[in-house]
Amino acid sequence: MLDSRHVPPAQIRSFKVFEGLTDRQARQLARRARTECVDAGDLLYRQRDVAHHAYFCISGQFRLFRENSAGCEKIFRIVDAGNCISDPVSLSDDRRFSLNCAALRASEVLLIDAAELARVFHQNEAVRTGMLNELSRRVDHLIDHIEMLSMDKAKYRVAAFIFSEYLRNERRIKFRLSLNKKHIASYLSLQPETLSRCIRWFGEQGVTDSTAHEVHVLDVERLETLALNAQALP
Amino acid sequence: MLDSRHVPPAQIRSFKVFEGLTDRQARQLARRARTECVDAGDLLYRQRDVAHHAYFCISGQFRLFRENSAGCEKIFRIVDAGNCISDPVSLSDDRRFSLNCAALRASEVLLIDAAELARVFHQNEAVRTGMLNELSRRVDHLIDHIEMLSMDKAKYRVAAFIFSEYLRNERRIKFRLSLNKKHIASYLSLQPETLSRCIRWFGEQGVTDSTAHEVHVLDVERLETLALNAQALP
DNA sequence: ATCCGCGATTGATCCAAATCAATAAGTGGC
DNA sequence: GCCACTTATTGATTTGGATCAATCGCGGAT
Repeated sequence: MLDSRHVPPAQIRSFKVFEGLTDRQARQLARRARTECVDAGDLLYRQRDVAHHAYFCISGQFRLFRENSAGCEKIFRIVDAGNCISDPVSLSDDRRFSLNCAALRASEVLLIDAAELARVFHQNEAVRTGMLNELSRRVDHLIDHIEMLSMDKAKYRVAAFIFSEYLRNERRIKFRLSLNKKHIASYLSLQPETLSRCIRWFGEQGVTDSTAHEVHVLDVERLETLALNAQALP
Repeated sequence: MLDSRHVPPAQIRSFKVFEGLTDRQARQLARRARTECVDAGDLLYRQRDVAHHAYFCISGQFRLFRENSAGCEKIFRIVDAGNCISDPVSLSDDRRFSLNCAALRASEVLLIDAAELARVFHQNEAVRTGMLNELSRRVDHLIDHIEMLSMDKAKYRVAAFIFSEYLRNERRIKFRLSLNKKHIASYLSLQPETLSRCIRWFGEQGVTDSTAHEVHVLDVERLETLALNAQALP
């Protein structure tokens, strides 16, 4: 954590949940907020730490994860610039983080004081609606993740991931993966070897053509069919 | 859906989120609320239905689930008496359910009008705190579920489930399972055969002694070790 | 440039859970 | 009470992914 700066209210407003803040409220939050720069790999907070702040991603990318008893990690969520990082949109002052958070690359974060946030939550209707919606979206996303893990076939999971990346890139058929393969594997709860083999299989099948970090989708329809798990294996 | 009755405000207050309601607010909610009785197996609502109401379980038990493209279901959550059922603690009027909901046995539900609930959410600090906490708990639970699914070994999952049932029963070493095995298997994303074999294995190992629906925990410590996945297989 | 170390790929093998199949034990309806 | 149907158990077999092992390739450090 180097380089902690003072925060202009406008920066706080740049996050969707805070759009509806009054000038006064934005200034109030800003007074006890700060930004921090972190290097790739830095740990932002740990599971079970008391959540004194809510964290927002100004730039860069983070992974939220847990480690199992064997010491290997499972990624639950990836957060990109412009989004809220911290899991408990914390109100009560003893809430703790459910996940570990680490930077995937050099990043900048905004820290909002938890008690201030709670105050604003009660003061501002737009903010509390926004926070509840954010949490609801979080729930939906987790449900989708569980559904993904419950469909056994690795190829389906990988197809679903590549398809979602394809959508994130406005349906351009050529794009870079937002993560390295090791982390994709963790997110999909697969071993890197299995991921590698699936991607090769897509190549052999003419579904995609992948180089190191570039993916070229050759057969969008087939990819989507596989992603939707419509019994479409060979 | 038979037998729709009028709701006394006290019944609404019996749910934790609504404890803090003023008399006036409770009456206001009650005016547009109703209760309904459903039979075992009845579908309460479907995934993607618009959520006009929030549902609360007065008595009985529900399962929240999705069906995959092959038509077989995955249970995400079980709801017992006294708890909120519906997934989106819905504020915006076009929110939809993320999961299907069906009664596991004859049950009674309380329906709260979504628009009224949104109004109360903004009016009453205790209610909105309660709703946010409920949602946070929901998120934590889903994260735990994902962690459970990510630990590969079936025996660990089953041990974790039995151990959690043991805790639910105030650490009594003899208790009835709250679900039949088919549903437990679905909840754990396992095949019933696999669940059956795991339970038999626990028996052979002297960890538990199980009859049809009764479980008798013989070695609490070993069960807990397995549940925590501490590399404790044979 | 060279070395080091990690990420990625590929191959060979193993193993746990899914699947297929059959039977047994409940459960509810008439 | 008996039949039909669902749930549960057990066995045999298959299979997909994990694991083990080796190599390659690339980026960063020196």
